[in-house]
Amino acid sequence: MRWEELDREACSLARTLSVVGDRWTLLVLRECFLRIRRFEEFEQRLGIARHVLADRLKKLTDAGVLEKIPYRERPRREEYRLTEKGLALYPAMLALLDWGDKYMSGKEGPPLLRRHKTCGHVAHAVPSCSECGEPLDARAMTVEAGPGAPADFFLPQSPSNKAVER
Amino acid sequence: MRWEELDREACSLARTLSVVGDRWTLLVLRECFLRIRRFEEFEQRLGIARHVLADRLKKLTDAGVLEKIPYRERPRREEYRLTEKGLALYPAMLALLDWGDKYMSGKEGPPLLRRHKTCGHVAHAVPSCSECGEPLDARAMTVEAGPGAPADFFLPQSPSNKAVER
DNA sequence: CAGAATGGGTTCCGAAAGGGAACTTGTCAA
DNA sequence: TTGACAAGTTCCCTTTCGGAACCCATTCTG
Repeated sequence: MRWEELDREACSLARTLSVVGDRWTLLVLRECFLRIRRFEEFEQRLGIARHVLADRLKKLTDAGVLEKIPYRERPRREEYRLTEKGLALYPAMLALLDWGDKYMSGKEGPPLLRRHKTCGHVAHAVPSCSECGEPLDARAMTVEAGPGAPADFFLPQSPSNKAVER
Repeated sequence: MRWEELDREACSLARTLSVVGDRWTLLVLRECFLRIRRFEEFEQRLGIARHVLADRLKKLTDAGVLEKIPYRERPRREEYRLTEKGLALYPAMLALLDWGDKYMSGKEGPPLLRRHKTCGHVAHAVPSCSECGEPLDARAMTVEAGPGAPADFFLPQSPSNKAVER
């Protein structure tokens, strides 16, 4: 499989990775969630090569995750902001952060804590069912063909079908 | 920033990406969640170059996300299985999948649906607060220095601090 | 018993992507 | 007129990747 073919795979994970599956892209998006918006700021904070940054910003913009908003004319300057599609990556960010907090922090503990304003507690995210509200775990999920499944699609025949993908 | 330095950043997202931030790694893990365990199966299903696959499996094993379990002696054969640390990536997988379902499916809809056995509904994951149970969104979160924060650590001074990282 | 098959790699090559630094372009301020 | 600013673009060299071939211990097939 070549990388440009990823978005044509019948798999939502592969399609997502075709947009954000790059080494730098999620770090750029981290900065976006921190309200970093301008080329030079991204570069200084990340230490990314400028042409790589330009490439990632363009790809994210083309994908509709960021949009370029002019903040000054003459000379025209534009900044990058998360679109609704980009903001919708927040749950994925949170899940990756929580995993890092739990498994990649040394004995000192996580570098940053997130506090839920609504209840006032330091919190992490629990994925819960959009329908019944109960916490979800891998074993409680089954997969089935969706409306966009290819015609020749077969589900893997695992005894307890906990599949995550396609 | 060079890639090998990522895991030393004071940022749980960067640390997570040092393990799973690679193009192929999350696709390998997708297969793991589908109970794919053997070298040849990974290769055939993913179309990944063999030495890249060998490298990723080794890195994931070194990171404690997968473990090698012998399934036959003489000749010794081993397969790769998710550890508890690996299974804990399920919420992140779900979040990425749900995003792909919503934003990367064509008009036909998502290729696969996930059904929650417990309640019987086709569902997606909602990140909810581990403390109060309410759904979390970016605007309801603030960040603060954690126990593992570096001594020179300053929080960005954003008016409404919705930060996601560090 | 010879030869092919199996499973899990390693090696080699040319192509693509990345790191780092210098250069470009349009505008304004000193 | 020179310099600074902001956002790129270009160039060169190193690293990584895709693809194919090769390796090796064991076991199956004829």
